[in-house]
Amino acid sequence: MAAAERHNASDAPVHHSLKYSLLGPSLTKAGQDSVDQSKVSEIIYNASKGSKFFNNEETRDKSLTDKISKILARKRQLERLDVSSDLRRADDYVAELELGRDLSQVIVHMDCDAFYAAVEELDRPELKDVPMAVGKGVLTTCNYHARKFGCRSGMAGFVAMKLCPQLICLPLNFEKYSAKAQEIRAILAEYDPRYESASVDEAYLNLTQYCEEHRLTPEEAVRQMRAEVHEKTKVTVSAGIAANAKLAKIASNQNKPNGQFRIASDRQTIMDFMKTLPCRKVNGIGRVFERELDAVGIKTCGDIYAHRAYLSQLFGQKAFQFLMQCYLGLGRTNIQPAEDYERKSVGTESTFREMSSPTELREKLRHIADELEGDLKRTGFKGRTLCIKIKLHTYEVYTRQMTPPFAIHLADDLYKYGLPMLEKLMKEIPSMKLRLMGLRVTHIVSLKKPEIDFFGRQRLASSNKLSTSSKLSSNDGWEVWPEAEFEEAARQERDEEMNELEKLSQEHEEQKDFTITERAPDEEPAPDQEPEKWPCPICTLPQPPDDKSFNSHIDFCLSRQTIKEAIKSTTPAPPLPTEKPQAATSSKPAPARRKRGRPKSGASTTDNGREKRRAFFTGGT
DNA sequence: GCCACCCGA
DNA sequence: GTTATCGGGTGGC
Repeated sequence: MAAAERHNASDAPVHHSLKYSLLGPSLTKAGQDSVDQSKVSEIIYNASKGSKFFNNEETRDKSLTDKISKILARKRQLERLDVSSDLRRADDYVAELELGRDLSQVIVHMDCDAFYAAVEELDRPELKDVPMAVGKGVLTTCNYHARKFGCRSGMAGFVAMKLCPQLICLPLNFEKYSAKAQEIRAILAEYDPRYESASVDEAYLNLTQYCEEHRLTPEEAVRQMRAEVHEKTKVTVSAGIAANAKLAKIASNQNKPNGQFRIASDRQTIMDFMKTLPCRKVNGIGRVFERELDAVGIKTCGDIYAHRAYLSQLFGQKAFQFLMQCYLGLGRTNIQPAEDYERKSVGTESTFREMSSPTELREKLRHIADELEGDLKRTGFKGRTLCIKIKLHTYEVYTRQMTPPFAIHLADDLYKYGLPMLEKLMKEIPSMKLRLMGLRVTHIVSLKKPEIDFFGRQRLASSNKLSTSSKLSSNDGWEVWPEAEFEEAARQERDEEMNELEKLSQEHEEQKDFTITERAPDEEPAPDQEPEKWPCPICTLPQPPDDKSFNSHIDFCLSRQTIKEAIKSTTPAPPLPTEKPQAATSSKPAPARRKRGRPKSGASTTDNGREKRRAFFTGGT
C-alpha cells in the first residue's frame, strides 16, 4: 500500500504533460470552468493507467518531449546566431498583413449549445436535469450537468462513468440531429443566404448586408437571430461577432451557453484581445502545438510577437504565417457555402475486436471495400490513388498507398489493389494484431455531370447571387467571364476528363502494363491521324479527346489558360496552394517507426450532413 | 513529386 | 473498454 502510494507520488510529476494530454482535445470547451481539473485528471489517469491506449499515449508523450527538446536546442542555437534577416522578414510580413487588414465585415460564428444532447433533451425533457451524454464508447457530446463532473466530448465512455457514475449515455441518432440542423439552417439563410456550415452544429455568416438593410447593430441582429432560432427550434445557440472568422469563432466560445460576444472591429481592441488570449483558444492550435509553443515561451497570442524571428525556423513557414496572423487577430472574411469547397478524398475505416488471422483480415478488408464502394457511389467519385490504414493492437498506425492503372470505385477493385498492401504489411509486421482497418481514395475524380467548374468545385445552383451582390467580393474574377461561355468551357473540360479516364480504363483492360504515352519529339505521327503533337503540350492530355482535332483542342486549352490566368491575376492576396498534378507508382518498402510532423489545419463542414474540411493555415485575411 | 506520418477539428 | 472522417503540413527520398 505504502509502496504503491510512493510509486504514485514518484511518477506523478513525470507524467505531468501526459496527464494534461489525457484531459483530451476539448479542454477549452465551455462548461468546465468550475471543475477541479487536477482531480479530474487524476481520475482519468488512474482509469486509463496500464491500458494499451495509455501506453501508446505515454509513448507519444515521450516522443513529443524529445521533439520539444530538439526545438529548444534549435532555439538556443538561433539565439546565438544572427537572425536579423528573419526578423526583417517577419516585420515585413507584419506590415504586409497590416495593410490587408479588413475591418469592414460583420462576421458571425454561431454554435449550438451541446447540440446532440440538446436535441435528445427535446424528446426526453426529464434528461435536462440530469448528467447526460450522447455516444457510446466515446462521448460525442454531453450536457452541462455532465460537464460539471469533468465529462467532455471525445472522452471514453468508461472514463466518463468513473467521473460521473450516474451519467446517462444515449446512442447516436444522426438523422434526428441533421433534421434539426436543417431547421436551424433555414433560419440562418434568412440572415445570410451564403452562410457557411462548418459542421452540423456550427456555421459562419456574413451579416454586413443584413445589418445595413435592416438598420441593426451586429449585436441586435445576432440577438434577433438567436431568439428566432430558439423560438422556432427550441435549441439555444451561442454566437461570436467580429471582423473575421477566426475572431468570431473565438468569441462564440466566450459566453457559452446561450450567449453572445462581440469583439469590436477596431484594431486596438483586437490587438488587446489577442494579447492575453491563450494560444490554445485559437482554432488550429491543439494539444501538441500548444505544448511546443509553451516550451519556447509562448502562452498567449501576444507572446508570439517577441518570438517572431525564430518561428519560421522552429515551426516552419506556414506555422510562422499562421502565428503572425494570430498575433494580429487576422482571419478570413470570405464566408461561402460549404458546397463551394472541393472534396479531396473519400474513405472509411472501422475499429473492431483485435484480430490477427490473415483470413479474417482479408475478410475485413473485403468488407471495408464494400463499404467504400457504397460511399463512392453515394458521393459520385472514383479515386486514382488507394490508401490503406491499419492500427495495431498497440495503437500504432501505419498507412500505405498505391496508384492503380485507372481510377477505381468498385469494391472488387478496391479489394484487389488493397490486398497486396495488406499482405505486404503482414509480412513486414510479423503476427500483427489489428484493431482498425481503413481504405481511402484520393486524387478523386467526380462522376457527377452537373456543374463542375475549373477548380473541380461544385458551382452554385442559383448563380444569380454571385453576379448581383455588389458587396460580395467582386474581386474574385467570376464576373469577368460570361456565364454561358464559362459553363461551356467547364462542360468541355468535364467531358475530356471523362474521356481520358475511360480511355485509361480500357487501355488497361487490354494491355497489362500501361504507361502514359510519351512520344519522342521527332517520332512520326501515326498514319491516319491528323497533323498533331499529342500529348497536348498545354494540358498533357496523352491523346485526342473523343473526336476532337488537335487544333480545336489546343484552342480550348489556350482559352482555358487565359481564363485561369485572368482569375489568378484578379484573385486577391492569399497564396493558394499550388496545383498538384497526379501520378504515382506503387508503394515503397517500410522504414516505419515514429516520427513527428507539423500541425496545421482544421474545420469541418457537411455536404448532406457528412464531414468535409478546410484549411486555415493557408487561409488569407 | 510521391510517400508516410502527424496534427487538428 | 478510448471513434470516424477529412484536409493539410512536413520531411525524407
